[in-house]
Amino acid sequence: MPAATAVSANDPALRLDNQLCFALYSASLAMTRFYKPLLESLGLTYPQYLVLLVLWEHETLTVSELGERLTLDSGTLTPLLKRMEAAGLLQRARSLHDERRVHVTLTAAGRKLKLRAAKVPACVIQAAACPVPELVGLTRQIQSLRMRLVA
Amino acid sequence: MPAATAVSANDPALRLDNQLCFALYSASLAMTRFYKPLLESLGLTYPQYLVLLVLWEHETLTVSELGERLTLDSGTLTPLLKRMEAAGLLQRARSLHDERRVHVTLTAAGRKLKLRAAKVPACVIQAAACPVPELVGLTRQIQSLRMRLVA
DNA sequence: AACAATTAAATTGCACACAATTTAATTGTG
DNA sequence: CACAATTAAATTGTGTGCAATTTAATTGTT
Repeated sequence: MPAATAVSANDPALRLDNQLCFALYSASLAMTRFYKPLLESLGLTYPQYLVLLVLWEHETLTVSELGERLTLDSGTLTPLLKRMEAAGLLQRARSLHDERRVHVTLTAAGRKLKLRAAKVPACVIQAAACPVPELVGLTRQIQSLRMRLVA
Repeated sequence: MPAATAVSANDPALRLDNQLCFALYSASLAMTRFYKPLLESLGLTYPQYLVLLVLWEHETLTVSELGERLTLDSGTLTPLLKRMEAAGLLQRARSLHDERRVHVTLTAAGRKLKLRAAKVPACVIQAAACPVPELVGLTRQIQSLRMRLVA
């Protein structure tokens, strides 16, 4: 008989399919893969699309504010934003009041992309093959989990 | 009055907080961040931990089988497995029957890590601050969503 | 006003993810 | 058996994520 601290040969607590973390990880990768062809036609990567979702709501934000919204830091955002600036989707400019800050602002081209992106969410809903209220409920549950994890 | 195809200034369908994709993305990042300090003490990155979860169940698998299980390809796995081999956690060896295949096998050290990793899942459950049956339910829902996305 | 402490981005270096290609081995077909 | 087609890993190149550090600007304290 094994000691109380021993790990059984097939401890259910360590089985991949029982891991909430892996469910999230693999579903997030699957979601990114699902978006890829849709976003490719817009010339966007998935994180770039997320940046635009934020800017379509706010128009102008600092790098920090954007990072807070997306839970990403400047190490990730700076190069990403530079690529988006090079693509003509946004502009980066030092704040006049506080030159430590960099304001990120949508260009007309970046704003315009919203029209084409508007068709994307329906594709996801269709693929999810599930009533919208259920998707909303799942979204809220996952958001709630995330908040408890970072608390 | 805007045309039927116009996107309203604040189209709820494009709001970041309504995106299931972003809920998954940010929750998965949060989960990875939560695991990081726990896995650091085991000398593992998060994807390396996932590889071990699979190998603790199977002991030996080919790179493809591992990739199928984790939904990762050889482009991701090959360098990752090389690092784990260098760390002494596993061995990579060409199959004798089919030299295209590479068998990945747990070493004694890799097997032994399971004992220390056994404490990890309880930390997640505690952080999730939620009855286990609910966590199981959420895990199943997310798994089910992933399967519909890749169908 | 001087200057240490703090803050915001950027930079550097490492580890994924993944598309596209390459290399090498096996299989299927005539 | 020959040889095209297929398969399995590895490789190459790009784009994230993130820790740690650096640079530059601002704030707080005296």
